[in-house]
Amino acid sequence: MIKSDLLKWLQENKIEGKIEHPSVSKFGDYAVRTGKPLENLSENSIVEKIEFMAGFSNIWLKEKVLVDQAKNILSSKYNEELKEENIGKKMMVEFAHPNTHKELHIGHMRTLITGEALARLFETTGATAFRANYQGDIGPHVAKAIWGVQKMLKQENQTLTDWETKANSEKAHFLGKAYALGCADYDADNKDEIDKINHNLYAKDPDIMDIYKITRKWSLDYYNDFYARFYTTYDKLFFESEITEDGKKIVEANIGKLFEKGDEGAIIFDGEKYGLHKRVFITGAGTVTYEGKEMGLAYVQKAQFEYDKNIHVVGNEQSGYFKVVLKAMSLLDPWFEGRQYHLPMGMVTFADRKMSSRTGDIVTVDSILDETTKAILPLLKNEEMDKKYTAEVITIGAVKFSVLKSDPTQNTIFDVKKSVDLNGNSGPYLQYTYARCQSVIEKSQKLETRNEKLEMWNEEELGLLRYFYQFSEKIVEAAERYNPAILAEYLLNFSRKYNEFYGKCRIIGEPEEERRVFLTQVTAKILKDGLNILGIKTVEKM
RNA sequence: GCGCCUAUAGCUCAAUGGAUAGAGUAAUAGUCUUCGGAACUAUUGAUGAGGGUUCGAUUCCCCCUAGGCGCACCA
Repeated sequence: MIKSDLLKWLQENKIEGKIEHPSVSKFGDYAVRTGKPLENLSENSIVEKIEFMAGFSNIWLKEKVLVDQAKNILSSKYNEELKEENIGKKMMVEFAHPNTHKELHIGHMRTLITGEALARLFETTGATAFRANYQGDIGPHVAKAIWGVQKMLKQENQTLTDWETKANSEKAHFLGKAYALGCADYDADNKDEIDKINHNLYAKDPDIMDIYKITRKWSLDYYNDFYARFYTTYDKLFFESEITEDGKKIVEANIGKLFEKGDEGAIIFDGEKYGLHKRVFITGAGTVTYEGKEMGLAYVQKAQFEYDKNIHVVGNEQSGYFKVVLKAMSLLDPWFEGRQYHLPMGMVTFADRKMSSRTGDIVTVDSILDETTKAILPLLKNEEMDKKYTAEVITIGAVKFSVLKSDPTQNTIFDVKKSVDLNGNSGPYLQYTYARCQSVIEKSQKLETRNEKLEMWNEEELGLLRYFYQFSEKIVEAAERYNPAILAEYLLNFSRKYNEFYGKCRIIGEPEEERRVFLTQVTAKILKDGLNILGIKTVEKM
């Protein structure tokens, strides 16, 4: 990358200080706060000139360098350079983790979209990414849902078989309603009966296993549709029910060492010794809590993939939980020390309502996607047969981008009406710019090539050239900071730059046609690759 | 009560201690027989309050206010 070359050169000349992009382009491509003018610099093949002003040494790159960088992008050579950043690293990304027997809501969608983008960022920079999903398929929430299902079937005089042929989303919605009913009944008067279902689930009571297995599969089928729509394929689905015993054994084996007996026979980890708080790992009744299960999960995951880093993409309300559990994990086995990272995802709240899966009052992912598609369809110019595919690509692009354009750790307010912008700071704006580039490229190919030299650029053309080489830098930065928004933001600014250029400079039929088509090709390449890293597809026409 | 997080334009979001705090959206005014108007141009508009550190603070520290989230047998 250009930045590393520059950095190396500055070091050779013993110049200290951070290198940055100036806030305004008239101050050059890079700037270093040197305090005084630079003197006696060695020869350099990439720097055109250096000017000192207001404490900054402003650095301009040679045009040839800018053009070479653009060519690197077009030929995908930049990709090889990027791979050297994290070469050989193994990154586990654990994300989405919806519990079975519940409907998906916007929070799941946010972590799914973010986790997938992170995995792609790691892969682009040379790491191996392992996509993991940890799903709660056992416990009180399942018992409540099963209670609800039984009650609703009885009321409607139906059996599970009657539901078998229905669509996955309908079954999921049915489970969502059943769960809400179970919650209401639990709070009302049926606590003991629902607790008994929970107990029987752990005991694998044959009477309940049928309905459990069938409804569990409904959930998983529904989730698979959802993952596929968002272009995510997991390397491994981990299930709570499968690691419960492991967790229990590990915790019990370490009583007196790491864990201790607390009140009422519970096995706890005393985080207070480390400035944290106490948490229960096995309850007084002998059931393993989420904390205890996490110990089992840790080893199962390690056995699957010996990661350098495991990024837990999980809501920020779990920050306290993770601090304690990750501490316990590193004390249990030093191997885990420094390898576990909780990325605290911001909460999604609503402008106009409270959302709760307990009451069944949720905005489902399906409804958001449907609404978006409805807004997009009338705008499409495609042939009828391509419309469905195009509408889907743009729907997913719009929803994904609206999530990815802001810092994942920040809370956001979600307004269903305004959520999906189709212009301005939006996925469709980027997809539109790409389609526009394709249209220009297609038109120009009908003309003869003029072999025009790539020099003597005008202001608008240079403005674009100065954006191209930053693409790689932004990818690296986004991967390092676990923040896809850095890349998303760049793509937006860059797209605006291209559209500005497009508005001011005609391309087809002008003397500068060849080089302007070249700029258009590079732009298209950056948009396609950049969006792909974010997990968003492009279409040639829309 | 203790702890963590947040507060930037009417709204949704940016800004590794540095140059004139940037975008989108909304509003207003334009571009318009178009190389794709899902676009472009222009105008209006902001750092919650008060201290401190610093040559320099949206950024770091203290305090206050407002909001969100956690804090032992749920996941």
